[in-house]
Amino acid sequence: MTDTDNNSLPERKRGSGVKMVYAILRDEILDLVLPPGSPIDEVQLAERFKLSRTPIREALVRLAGEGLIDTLPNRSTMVSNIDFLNLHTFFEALVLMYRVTTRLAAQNHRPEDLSAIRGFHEDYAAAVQSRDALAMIATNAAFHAAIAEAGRNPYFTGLFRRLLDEGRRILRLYYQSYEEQFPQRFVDEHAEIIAAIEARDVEAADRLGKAHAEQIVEQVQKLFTRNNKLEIDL
Amino acid sequence: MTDTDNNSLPERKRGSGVKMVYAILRDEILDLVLPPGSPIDEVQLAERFKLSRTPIREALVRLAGEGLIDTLPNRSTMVSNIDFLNLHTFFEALVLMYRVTTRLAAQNHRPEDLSAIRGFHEDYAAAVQSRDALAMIATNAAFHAAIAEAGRNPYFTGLFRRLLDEGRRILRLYYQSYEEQFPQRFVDEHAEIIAAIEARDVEAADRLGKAHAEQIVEQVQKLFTRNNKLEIDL
DNA sequence: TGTATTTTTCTTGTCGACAAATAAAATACA
DNA sequence: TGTATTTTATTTGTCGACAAGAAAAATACA
Repeated sequence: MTDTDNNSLPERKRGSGVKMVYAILRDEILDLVLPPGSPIDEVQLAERFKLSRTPIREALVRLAGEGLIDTLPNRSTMVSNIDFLNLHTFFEALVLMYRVTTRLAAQNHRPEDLSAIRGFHEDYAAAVQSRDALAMIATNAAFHAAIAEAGRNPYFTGLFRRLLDEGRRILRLYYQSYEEQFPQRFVDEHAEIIAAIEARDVEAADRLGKAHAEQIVEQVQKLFTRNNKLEIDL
Repeated sequence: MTDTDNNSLPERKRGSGVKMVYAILRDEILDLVLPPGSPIDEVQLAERFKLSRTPIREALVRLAGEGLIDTLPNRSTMVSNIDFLNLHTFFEALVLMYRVTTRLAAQNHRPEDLSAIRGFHEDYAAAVQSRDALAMIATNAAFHAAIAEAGRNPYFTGLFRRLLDEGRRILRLYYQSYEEQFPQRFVDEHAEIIAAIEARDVEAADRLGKAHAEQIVEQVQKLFTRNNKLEIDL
């Protein structure tokens, strides 16, 4: 965990350091390369990225702002835990944002939005075909983020992106233990959603978005209860 | 603007500097002491707070994370502008969050929440009585934030707080040019909302929250169009 | 006089070092 | 041997300084 990618170019532009550290750390957290509770050591990161502690620190402040890491004053910093006890609040917010963003996309999308959405739709279908669970997680999130962007409400897309990030962590946690997969059904639902958006059928988009979200939540909850049962059985 | 409060104690605890700078700057931005577009100079702030640039910088990174300031790479930093062209997206999100948080409060509140809510309700009524517009803005936001907390969904409360902050800026902008006031009607509506929450009447809470939000949005919009007309007339 | 190029100025981004705060280790004492 | 106290070690928070980038000013040139 100490020396994974030291082969990065020693030539870096001024100001790119923070962004790079932020992006890499963010991905490692969301992909559970850094699992919840992992200690974050500034000095270690400074050595790894060959930077001083200052830009590392700035990246950490940003991550803390998004709730991805927790900082104990004067003491350690660690990757924030997933609050399993309050998962229902996460699902609650997720379902509503699925609904709202799909509805707004039907209302406000422009032609160019649809091609972006269709692109991610195809990526997702390909991931399902090849049974690549991690690709499914990523492309599904990208698909819905694109729909949210087409809805053109930055307040909603902001919250939704955060929820999708957190979902990426939760799903990854699950899929690393069990080789489950999203069913073909989700691909079909995505196609229906696209059709509703294109037809500017606001009510249908709302309904489909809600149903789709509830499907996903239900599946995740099913997987989790099974997961917990197995853990208890050990 | 250079030497407003230099009379702060020279004794500061380690780590309190960032929080202090963050809190003060945040308030100054939301109260329009620092209007949109104001340049933010790190060196100047460092002198003002008698700190080095490092903690100032950390506070600024946080503020940027919340969208309160905009940073041009390698160049200036300034208080973020209010996007008047897309105010409707703001109102859209605000109304939905009013609804959702009020609904959830009716569902999930605990006895101790109600006393907090009632406290802010009385503060608001007092502000209306004394025709103190700025106090109305602040206490109204606090009232609804308390309701959101009672709803116990951190994702919603997070977004809602940001919206209330932005609303504080918008209203302040308005109320500094015209001595308008929130009508007594809002006090009554607040009382109705409290009653619905206490009775755990979820549907009524939802309906009242929505209606209340729309009232506020309508009033603000009315004020703005009048404002704009006057400006055009000049 | 107007435009292109160089120089200067000013602000930011990064660095290495030091001091405070806390935890861990070591010592004293019963 | 077990607890309280001191000492050491480790990590964070802050500092002052320096260099890179970009705008503004100054200069050269037509």
